Amino acid sequence: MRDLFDGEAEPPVVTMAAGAVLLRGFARPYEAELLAALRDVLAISPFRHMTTPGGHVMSVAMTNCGAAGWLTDRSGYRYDGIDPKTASPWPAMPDCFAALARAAAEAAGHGGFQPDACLINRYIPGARLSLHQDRNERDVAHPIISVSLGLPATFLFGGARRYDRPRRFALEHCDIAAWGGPSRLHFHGVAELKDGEHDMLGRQRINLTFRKAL
DNA sequence: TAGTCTCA
DNA sequence: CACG
Repeated sequence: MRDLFDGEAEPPVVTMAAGAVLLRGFARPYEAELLAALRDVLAISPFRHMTTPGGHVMSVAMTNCGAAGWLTDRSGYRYDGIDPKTASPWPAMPDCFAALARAAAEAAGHGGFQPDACLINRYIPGARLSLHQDRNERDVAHPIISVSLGLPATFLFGGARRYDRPRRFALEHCDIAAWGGPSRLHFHGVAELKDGEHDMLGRQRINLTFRKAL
């Protein structure tokens, strides 16, 4: 008796922690739709480098779609329905974004997920996201779904306390990380992006992070 | 409350 | 030099 994924092949589902999994290649069937929808979103609310409350400009460029968008500036971290750059609502969440997030959450054991916020992060080589918790959402009972596109990256997934040493996971184009339940508030981040060239996206990595913020 | 920051 |  041999299963499909023995030998050299890697399993499609990797456990990172209790309630946290990596779904390898899960977004592949949505790839073309996702990229087309992303272009439309960026035409309305383009990427910009936000400033942290401490006054540092983030190396990762961000934008959002959906009813709520995550922001940081001198006055703090928060969700807002209005893009401060355009003074208009964030673009609507494309149907294929919501459908993918829902399917991934289901596959990860978090059924009934209905995201109202999608934070879109662009990493160019050298960009990173230091260890942090996602804790600006009203109800932390909802999971976080994170879709990787473009250049590969190293995901750092730690524990409930900042000083819990993070484990490192390779994230590739169309991989999805999903966490909730006991690991919902775990510290996580992305190591400095190494240089490279992706066939479809060039010298960048784009991450879609779905949340139910409201 | 500080905080997804930087540097040693 | 890369990494933690």
